[in-house]
Amino acid sequence: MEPLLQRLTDKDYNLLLMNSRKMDVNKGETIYNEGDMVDYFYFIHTGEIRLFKRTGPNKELTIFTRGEDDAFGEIGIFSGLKYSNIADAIIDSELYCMEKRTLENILTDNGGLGLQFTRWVAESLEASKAKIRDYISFGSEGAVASVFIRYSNMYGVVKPDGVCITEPIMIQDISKHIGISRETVSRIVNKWKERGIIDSDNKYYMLKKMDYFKQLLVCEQCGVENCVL
Amino acid sequence: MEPLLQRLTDKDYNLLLMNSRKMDVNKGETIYNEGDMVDYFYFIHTGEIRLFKRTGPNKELTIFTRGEDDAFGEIGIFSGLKYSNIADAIIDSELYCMEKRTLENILTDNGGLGLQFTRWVAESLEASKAKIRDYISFGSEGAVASVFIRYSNMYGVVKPDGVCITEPIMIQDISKHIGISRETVSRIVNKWKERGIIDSDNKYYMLKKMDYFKQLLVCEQCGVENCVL
DNA sequence: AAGAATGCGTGATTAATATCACAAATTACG
DNA sequence: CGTAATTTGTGATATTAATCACGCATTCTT
Repeated sequence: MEPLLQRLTDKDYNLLLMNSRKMDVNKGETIYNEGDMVDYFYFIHTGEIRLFKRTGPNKELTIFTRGEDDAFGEIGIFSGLKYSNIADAIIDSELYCMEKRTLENILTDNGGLGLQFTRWVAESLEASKAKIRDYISFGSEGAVASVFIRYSNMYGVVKPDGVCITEPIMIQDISKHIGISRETVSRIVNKWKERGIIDSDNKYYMLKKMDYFKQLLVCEQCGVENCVL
Repeated sequence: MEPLLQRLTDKDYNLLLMNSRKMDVNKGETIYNEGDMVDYFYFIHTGEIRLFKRTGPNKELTIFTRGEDDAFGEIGIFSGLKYSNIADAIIDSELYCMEKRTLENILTDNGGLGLQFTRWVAESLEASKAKIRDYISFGSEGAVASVFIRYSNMYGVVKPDGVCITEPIMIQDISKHIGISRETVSRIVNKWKERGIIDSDNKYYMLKKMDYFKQLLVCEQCGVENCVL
């Protein structure tokens, strides 16, 4: 999925940034909380933001992470009065924030730009619906496989012996995406390593048998084009 | 969640319908299949459409159902080249379909209308993300509870002794939303009946202890405003 | 470079769900 | 209406996954 800002013409890009306020956040800082009133939409100039929900003490569910040239806050700005996720900076980030009213005015005056926003949100919706399918329908092995496939679609580089994921992945991260215990994820991943389905240099994984994953998740029947986290 | 067409001014409403083609479909008919090329966006004048995915032989996952004055096809029109769900008419329905190109032109020329589309999609996205939370984080009892809460938000009428759901619900339908076996859903629902948490006159359910559900799903901490199926 | 903090692996045990196999209940329809 | 088709309930059993309890490995910090 293409980051929002990369979809825009220079003119639209500048229009948005000119009407926003620069804002620096440090690693670990919270930009907004679940239940907060919606004031702003955020563009990410540099950095990485994690959107998640708390589902219990010490239990979180990752909704998505967004990076450079992307944006967040659409679940909120466009869908109600309160944010329904928590937004935390994973690394030091430089954001531009735009007031809700301002964004609405800009989009009302500029249908072409608005259409890009709609597409961007609709692609997230497609990905979200496909995640439900994967996480729910094929047991925990399927859920973990789904996360790997999605990582590979986002950060994968095809090499002679498989697809290499260029971002580090922690077992815990995976479990926060799919709501499965860390231990179970660990066991599944290690079983795959033994069987030569994946390989890893510490946190960097290589998927050696994509077919195994695709069969597990019945991918041939699936028409999803935005298969990302 | 308000149906798309009810959000529009008369002018916009007419603009859309004037540029669409009327189309009747019978109960059980398929409007499009997963993997089909995207040609049209559909408005529902009357009827009810179910969007779903096949996840195996005799195994389906319901994505959502949409009814009168609503629309479908946004996952497709706005998100790629192919539909990634199957659309079936649950009852005889009268639709209006609009070519992809036409819709894009209308939205480009009419930012205010486009903003309504973005909101409509973003609300679905919020609901979808919240579903993942509910279905994944609180076991199968939580998943079933989530479906009941969502039904009650869509079709619930508050009565002195609880919330009455005005649409018939089959155990099987529930299991197709959450990917849990029919038998398990049946056992959970019957346990609740014994304990007086819900009551049913056949397929018509009354939720007598909403608090039980809300506690199960940690609803107080949840800022979701579009908690629907 | 040492100690603290965080993340991971793994066995044993318990708990939750799926599956299978029917019987009973309900609904559809000719 | 009465029969067929669909939907549901339920016990028994098999699987799957969570939990608990640690020790080991890795990474941060100073």
